[in-house]
Amino acid sequence: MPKPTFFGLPDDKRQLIERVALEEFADQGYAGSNTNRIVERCGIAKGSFYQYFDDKKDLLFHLLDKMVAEKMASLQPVLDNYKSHSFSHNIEALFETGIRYAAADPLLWRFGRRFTGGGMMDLLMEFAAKYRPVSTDLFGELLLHAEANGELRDDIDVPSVAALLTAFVNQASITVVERMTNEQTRTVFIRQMLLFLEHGVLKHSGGNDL
Amino acid sequence: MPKPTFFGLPDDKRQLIERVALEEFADQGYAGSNTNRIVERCGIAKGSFYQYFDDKKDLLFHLLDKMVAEKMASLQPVLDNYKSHSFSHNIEALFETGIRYAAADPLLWRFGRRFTGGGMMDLLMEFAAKYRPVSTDLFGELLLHAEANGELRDDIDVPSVAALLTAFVNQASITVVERMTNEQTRTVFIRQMLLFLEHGVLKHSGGNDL
DNA sequence: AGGTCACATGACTTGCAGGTCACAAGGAGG
DNA sequence: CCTCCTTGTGACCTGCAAGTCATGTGACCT
Repeated sequence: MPKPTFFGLPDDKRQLIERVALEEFADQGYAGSNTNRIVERCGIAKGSFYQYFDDKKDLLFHLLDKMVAEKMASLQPVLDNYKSHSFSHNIEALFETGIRYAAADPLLWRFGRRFTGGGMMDLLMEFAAKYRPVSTDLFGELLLHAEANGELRDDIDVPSVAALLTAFVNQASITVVERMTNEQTRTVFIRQMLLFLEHGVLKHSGGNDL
Repeated sequence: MPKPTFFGLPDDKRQLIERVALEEFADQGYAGSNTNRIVERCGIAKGSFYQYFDDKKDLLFHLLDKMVAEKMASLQPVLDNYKSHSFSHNIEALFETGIRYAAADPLLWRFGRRFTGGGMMDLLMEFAAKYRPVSTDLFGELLLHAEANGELRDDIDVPSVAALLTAFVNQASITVVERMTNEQTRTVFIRQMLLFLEHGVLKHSGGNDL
C-alpha cells in the first residue's frame, strides 16, 4: 500500500503519477520499467517517489488494485441484473461493458492486457490469489442460471463450456478493441459473435429476455 | 544469428544451453532474464556465452526461430491436407496438433506462451513481422475453403468469424493444456468444443468429410 | 519572529547485469 | 617439440537502476 503522503497529494499530482506509471508499466512491463524515467516524466524528485511508495512493487500493486476495482465497478450493473435477463442478453451486456471500459480508458486497458494472461508469473502469483475466483466463475454462474432457466441445449457440459466461453468472450473483446477501429466492422463482428454463440449454445427454440 | 562456434558445439552441450535458456526466458521473460544465471546453470564460462551469441537478444531470437520452425513443422500435415477434409475435421486436427505439440515439449510450449499475445511489444515487433501473416490467415483460409465447399451458413461473415475462430481455438488449446490434466475431462471438453463450433458455424444439414 | 513538522530534493551508495579482454588450454600440422 | 589457430575462462569494466539520506523549504502554530 502506498504511504499516507501519497493519498494526501493534490489530486492532479497524484493522478499524474498514476498515469505516468500506468504508461510505463503498460509499455515496459514490470522488469523493464524504470523508476528514474517515471519520476523524470512526472517532474518529481527520486526521493519523493519513496515518500509515496515503499518500492516499485508497491506502486505496481496499487495500480493493479485500482484497475481491478474499476473493472469490477464497470461490471457491477451486469452482475446485479443478470438474473432477470436471458443468457445471450447477458453475454452481450458483458461484452459491451468490456468494450466501453476499454474505450473509456485505453491506457488502463493496455495496462490490464499486459498483466493478465501473459508474463509476470512470479509477481502476479502474489497478486492473483486475491481476485482469481471472481472472473473464472462468472461465466459458469451465467451458464448455471441459463441452465436452470431451460435456455441451454441438453448436451451442454457446463464446466467445459464455461471455460470455452471465458476464452471466447475475452478474446473477442481483445479482437474488437485492438483490431477494429471502424464502427461498422465492430457492429458486424458483434452480431456474428452472438449468432455464433446462440446457435452453438442455445436450444433453437430458446427464449428471449424474460 | 548465433555464431558458427555455437553450431559446432557437441549436440548435448548445445541442447543443454538451449534448454536452460528456454526455461530462463519462459520463467523470467526477456527483461527479467539473466545471462549470469544461464551460464551458471549450464556450467559454462561467461566468456563462452559470447563466443556463441552476439548478445542476449541473439539467443532469444534463435530460440524464437526454432520454436516457430517446430510449430510450423508440426502443423505441416494439416496444412498439406486440409483441402480434402471437412471444416470441422480440419479444426479438430489443428486443435489436436496443438495439444500434441504442447504435450511433446511442455517447456517449449511455456516459452511460446510467454512470447505470444502478452508483453514484449518492443522486441517482438522486430520479430513478429517475419511470421505474422502465417498464423493470422490460417483460419481465414480454412473458412474460405469451407465456404467454397458449401459447408457454411449463409449469414457468415468470413473475416469476423476468422478472427473469432483464431481466438477460440487458441484459447481452447490453452485451457486444455494448462487446466485439464485428466484425460477424460479433455475428451469431454474437445467434444463440447466441436459441438459448439458445428452448431454455431455450419449449416445444420452440413456435410461430413468429403 | 521563531520553532516545528511534514514533505521535497537530488547527489550518493550499492548491487547487479550485460558485455569485454587478456590469457590458458587443447588439438592439428609441420 | 614448436606453432598456430580455435575455443574456453573468469576477473574485470561499465553503465544503470533501485533505494537512501542529509539537507532544504514552506506552511502553520505560538
